[in-house]
Amino acid sequence: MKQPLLMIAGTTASGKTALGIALARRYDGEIVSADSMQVYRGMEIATAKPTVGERCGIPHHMMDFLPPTERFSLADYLTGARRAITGIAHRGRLPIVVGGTGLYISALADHLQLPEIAEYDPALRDALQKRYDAEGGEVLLDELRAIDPPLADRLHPNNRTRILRGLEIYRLTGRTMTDWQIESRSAPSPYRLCMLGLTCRDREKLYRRIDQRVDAMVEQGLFAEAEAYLSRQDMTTAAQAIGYKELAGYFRGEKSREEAIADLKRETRHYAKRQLTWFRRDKRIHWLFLDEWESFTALEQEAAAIVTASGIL
RNA sequence: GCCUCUGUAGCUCAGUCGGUAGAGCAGAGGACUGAAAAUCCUCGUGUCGAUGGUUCGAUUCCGUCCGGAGGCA
Repeated sequence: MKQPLLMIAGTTASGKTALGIALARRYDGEIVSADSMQVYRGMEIATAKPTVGERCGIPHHMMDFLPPTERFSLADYLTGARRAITGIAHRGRLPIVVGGTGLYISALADHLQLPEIAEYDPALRDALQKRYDAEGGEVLLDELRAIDPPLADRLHPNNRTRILRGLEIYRLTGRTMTDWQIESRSAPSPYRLCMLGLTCRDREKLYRRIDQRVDAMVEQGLFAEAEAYLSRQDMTTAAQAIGYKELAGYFRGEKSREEAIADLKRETRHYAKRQLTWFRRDKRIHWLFLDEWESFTALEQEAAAIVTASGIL
């Protein structure tokens, strides 16, 4: 018997969080965040984490549990999110996955199986990075081509991250990325899925919402939060968060406050665009355009209608 | 008022010793399996300020006008 699973994907600043909470109240659900940065404790403003008040008593999982000094990866996410989903189902409630990290959403929806032995090895990665920088992408890509031609054919020599991961996974496991990718899709999905997607039909409107949200973050004290995090040298995955690195130049005296805010807005818009590219190719997603509804209530009712029609409940 | 510089893609600017032009940014599209808020790829026609002149041909040279910046008075 498959488990019902509702997923809400979409671009940043599109109201995923609010819709998730509304649907959780309607269907007696709990939220499972799918966001690579909301997992970190203390990063509140930049990640637009809902406050305790905004959560309306709905339990939120995969959020706010990890110190920013810890690395976090897709594998960690899948382990934690699946455990949370199972727990929610045992309680007889509806798990609602809400988030903008496309890779996490897809991996859950497709029920990917990852090899347990392919853990991150700092020494190996460091060595590969040094070689890439010294010998160049073409050399390393040729090396990858010798062991995993289908992967190499899809990669550009400039794509250091992916080339190195391809080499790394072979060294760690003795099998190629292509092999693992085939195997990752071997398990049948345990879910009855309904996927919703949230964005604006009009790109300009989405960008305006992003600008407004960044302004609101600044009012809430984003600069102070950023300054506290930028001063520490011990962050790994968390250091990638949009909202801190864009302001670094301001604290170093290299740009004005206004320039830093403008940079942050621009980076957030770029991020939204990448999210759209990711989610648009998933044809399972039922899109909701928030600029086509006169009120949040109307949008939420339409979302509920889609959930009902999907028959997962 | 005079002198100098300047006006080229949404923005910042290259450039054409005369044969209708190209970078960065912005923007658009795409890829994506253990860093994914990361990483990477593709896409550049615009009255070359306006108008006369020279020329086979002017965005390029010359004149005038209009806009902008600076200097001298």
